[in-house]
Amino acid sequence: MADPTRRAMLDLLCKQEHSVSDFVDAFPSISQPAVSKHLKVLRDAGLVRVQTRAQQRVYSLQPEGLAELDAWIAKYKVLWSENLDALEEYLADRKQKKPKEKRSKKRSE
Amino acid sequence: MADPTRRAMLDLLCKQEHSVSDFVDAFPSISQPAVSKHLKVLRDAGLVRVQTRAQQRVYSLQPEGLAELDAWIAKYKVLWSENLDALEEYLADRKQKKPKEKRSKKRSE
DNA sequence: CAGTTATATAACCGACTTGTTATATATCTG
DNA sequence: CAGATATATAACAAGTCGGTTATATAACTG
Repeated sequence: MADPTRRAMLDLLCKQEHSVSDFVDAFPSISQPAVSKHLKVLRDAGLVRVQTRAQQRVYSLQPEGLAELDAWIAKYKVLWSENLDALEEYLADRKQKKPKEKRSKKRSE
Repeated sequence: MADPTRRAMLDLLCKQEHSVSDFVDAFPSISQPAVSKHLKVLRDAGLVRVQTRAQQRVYSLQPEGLAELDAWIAKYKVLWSENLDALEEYLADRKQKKPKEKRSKKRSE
């Protein structure tokens, strides 16, 4: 899910649903099968769903999967923020500049 | 930088500096060269620095690189949060349940 | 200096990822 | 049903990643 193409696809789907050919047009740098593969990944991840409309497959977002993703990202970013906070504090401290200063922009001040 | 071993290494460095052998001991599941490789990645990323102490190489955190990482993560998480917010709103809207409700925990409410 | 200790690097490997081209499948249409 | 259109899948190639073993390098020590 760190793939930029896939992120862009979800981006597009935020606004409205899209058929595969929409995506093929939107990403001229990659082939149709590549697009289909990305969509398959998103499908398998439960992030999108498909409706059959004539020969077209129309993709739209799938709320449940997105909630999960949301949670995952939240967890992830908390993990990182914790580390980085602790870390910068430690460093600020260590540098003996202003002990106990709680990382206030680390700029000018 | 999503690698769990590397995250754990930074974790350890949050508390105090460590020599390579410290890490080798801390990660018994991987070999010494593997540890050195991870450290090289962190070095190249500017996240840690090394001091030579006798035969040992002592690693500690590098504030500048971490600030960058911090910024990167911040950007990343904003990007995602935006997307997911817009997305869930759109979906909530689309489902015709309660138009314009601004995702209040999507629970009980 | 010879040997030991601590770490880094080289060469290689298997797994996974993202792309490709070629082909199969599904749906509509005359 | 035959053909066209839209999409999916198969088979393959190249790149990256994280690991390995073997070896080189650096610094201390007798």
